[in-house]
Amino acid sequence: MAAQTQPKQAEAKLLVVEDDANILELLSASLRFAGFDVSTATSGSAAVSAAKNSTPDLVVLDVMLPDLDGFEVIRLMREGGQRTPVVFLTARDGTDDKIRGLTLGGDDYVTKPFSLEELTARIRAVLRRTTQGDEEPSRLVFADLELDEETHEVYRAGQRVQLSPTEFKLLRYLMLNANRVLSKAQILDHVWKYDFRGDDNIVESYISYLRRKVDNVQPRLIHTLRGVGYVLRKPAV
Amino acid sequence: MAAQTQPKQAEAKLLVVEDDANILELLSASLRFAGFDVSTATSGSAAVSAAKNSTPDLVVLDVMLPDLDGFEVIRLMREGGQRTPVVFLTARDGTDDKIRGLTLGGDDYVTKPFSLEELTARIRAVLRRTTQGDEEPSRLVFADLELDEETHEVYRAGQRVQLSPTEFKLLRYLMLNANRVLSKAQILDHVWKYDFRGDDNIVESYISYLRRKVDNVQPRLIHTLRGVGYVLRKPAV
DNA sequence: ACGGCGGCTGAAAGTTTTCTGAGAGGCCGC
DNA sequence: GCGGCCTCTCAGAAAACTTTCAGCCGCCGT
Repeated sequence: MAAQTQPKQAEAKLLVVEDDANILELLSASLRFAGFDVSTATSGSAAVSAAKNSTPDLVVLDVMLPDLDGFEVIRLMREGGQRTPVVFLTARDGTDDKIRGLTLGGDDYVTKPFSLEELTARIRAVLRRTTQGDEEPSRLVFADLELDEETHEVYRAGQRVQLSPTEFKLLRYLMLNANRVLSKAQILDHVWKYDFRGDDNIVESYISYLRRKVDNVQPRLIHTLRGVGYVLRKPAV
Repeated sequence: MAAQTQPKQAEAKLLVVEDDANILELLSASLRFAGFDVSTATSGSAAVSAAKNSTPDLVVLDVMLPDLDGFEVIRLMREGGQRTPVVFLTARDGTDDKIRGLTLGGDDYVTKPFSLEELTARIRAVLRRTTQGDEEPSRLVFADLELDEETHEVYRAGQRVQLSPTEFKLLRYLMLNANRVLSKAQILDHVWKYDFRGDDNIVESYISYLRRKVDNVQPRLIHTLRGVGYVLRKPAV
């Protein structure tokens, strides 16, 4: 789906390490769909040997694993001389001592429960930072709409627009999927945390907020397809 | 990340000597990420031969090592004719006689536990002093904000401002990463000592102090990105 | 033209995040 | 040992954001 919009990073090899089968399935399916080359492991030791064999470009790693914990996994991987960047998945309570220092080597972390947009945004950001050479742009552009993933700045027709976190995530998702029709269910699945149990109306609300903030000038870019979903596109000729 | 902001020193070769695996990992990851070319050793003898082979521009050296102590290492290195500058890592009790006089030869030391900003600032300072030719500026400037790393003087709009040590470190970190969004976790990881176990609120407190002291005039430079972090930047156009 | 469904949006309630004043405790210099 | 600065914590207030709800509107099919 997002494959076309992530030209270089799309083919990046990810190793996803997570012992919860549901979450692993969720992650590998959607990351594959996003164009990544995904392999998986469900334990720390499996992860270490998988990393040795497949030399992933980035590891998505649950810190809580049945055997080794995530920090051990990284230690072992790096002892072998690998410098693979990591996005850690951690429990909500940031009081875990070891979480300190996670952002140091260009790595990052995402707390559970997360939204898929959040996770893929972090993955993109870390790959951007750690991939030398070909500079991935952090700026999404569609028509006269611009969104900078690093600085969180959004412009419409050159004007700076302030967005709340959810508005920002929703707009990024629409832009990454420009010209593709997205159902409310899809949007909910990607932009909201995976444990969200509210209904579709919240998507309508946020589309409404976004329209007010970034789609209040001609030409209109956010379109409703009644009974189907929403799409970001330039008006028909 | 900080790579772009350390143009010349960035490529400097460092040899990091430290026997504690956790701290070594912490150091090598973040110094590499800061753009240094890092090699490591975990014992004094290994350090001596590593220094012979790789001729680093600077050595980061734990004084307390399993075999030789740091001073021995340096003595052996220098017997071989090398005049590599050193930043020592020492235990808290600065009463150790040998530490006296360390700063005489252009070297310096940092006591454990340290913050990464503290260490990288010392490394920058020593490199600045010992690298002839291309003068690294010790003065950071952003808009009408100026910070001198050597004299610890800070000016906003030409006015001298007094900052406490932590305020100074925080501001320097923000300035070194101007226009880059920094999460509270990142700030904590870089500005606070690695054994700090408090929570994010302390970052908010210090941002508040800084705002009062250096950001109480227009235009505001320290901005909050709700749910994301802080950024030092000039207001939107 | 009518009724019904889907969508839009204002408003209110609920929640989270950030800001900041106050104060405890530690360290340092005198 | 005292006073002053500094760091860190706590808690309340303020602000921002999220979610829900309900009424309205307009499209669509009959």
